[in-house]
Amino acid sequence: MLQISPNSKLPVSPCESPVVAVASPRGIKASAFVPNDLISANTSKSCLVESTGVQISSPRNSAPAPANSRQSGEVVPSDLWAWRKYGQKPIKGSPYPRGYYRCSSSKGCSARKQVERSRTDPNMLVITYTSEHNHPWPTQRNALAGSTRSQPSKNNNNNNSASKNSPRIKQEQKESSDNVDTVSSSTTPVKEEMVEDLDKQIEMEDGEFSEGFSYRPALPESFQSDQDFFADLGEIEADPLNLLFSQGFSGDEERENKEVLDQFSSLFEWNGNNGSNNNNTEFGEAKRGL
DNA sequence: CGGCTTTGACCCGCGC
DNA sequence: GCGCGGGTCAAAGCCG
Repeated sequence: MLQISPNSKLPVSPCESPVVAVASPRGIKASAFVPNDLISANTSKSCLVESTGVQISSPRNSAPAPANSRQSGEVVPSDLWAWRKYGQKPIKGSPYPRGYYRCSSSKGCSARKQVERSRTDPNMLVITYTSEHNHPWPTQRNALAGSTRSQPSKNNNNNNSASKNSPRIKQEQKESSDNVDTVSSSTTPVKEEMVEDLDKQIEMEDGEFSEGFSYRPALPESFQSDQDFFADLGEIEADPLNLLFSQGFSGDEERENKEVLDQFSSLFEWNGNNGSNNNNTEFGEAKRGL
């Protein structure tokens, strides 16, 4: 299902969660569709990531809330790019509005993404990436100036509640005829096979990633090499991701999420020791969210 | 103070 | 040509 367009040149963050860093489609246009109950064989090739806790309302890096993100404080997966919302429109046929985001990591960057909630399943988010980033990964979030409206205190509360009300996200990518890569988010736990497939996919993409652009998240030195990064990702997927996905996030998901995230965090060492402000990293947000 | 979100207005493409 | 729907702009206000 998830296929990276060969013609794609630049990385577009496909997956919107910390794990997102995993595989990224580099399509001119990529979109995410996240069926809730789907995560099945059809999505096995996807970059399926379950992410909870990243607030939509969080200033940057956050996906938009279907509606009134601020008030709703919904959770959405976030990628490593910095996104700035520039518009929102109600979509005909869908009770949920579509949010329009532009990459704020770099001034001239034309990368954009649209985030909307699936009309069929409110728990699913459809993320569509358009255009390309004309700059490398923001190695440090704080490089993106700006405030972190990520309401530390206020949002922490929201994050907790968010885990209940907001959609969990898995992401998959697929290619369409017009260079649209899709990333989906969903609530369903990921199956192992998917992770395996994802590994394969990553291998396939590895070459692409190494050329020109470094599609990499703000991670510690150990991840400075694309190859190392993805190699490590494989391990990560086999471990934390499985944990994440297998946990299911139901019931006492808050605590579980924390635990899982802690493990995940330790893997990446992203929680506080990478020299950058956590508030300025997607990972940081994701972690906070969880 | 700078950057972000919100939101109404405007613009543009498409179908009839 | 007109209406509709989607995408973008830009002013206002919020937040750290």
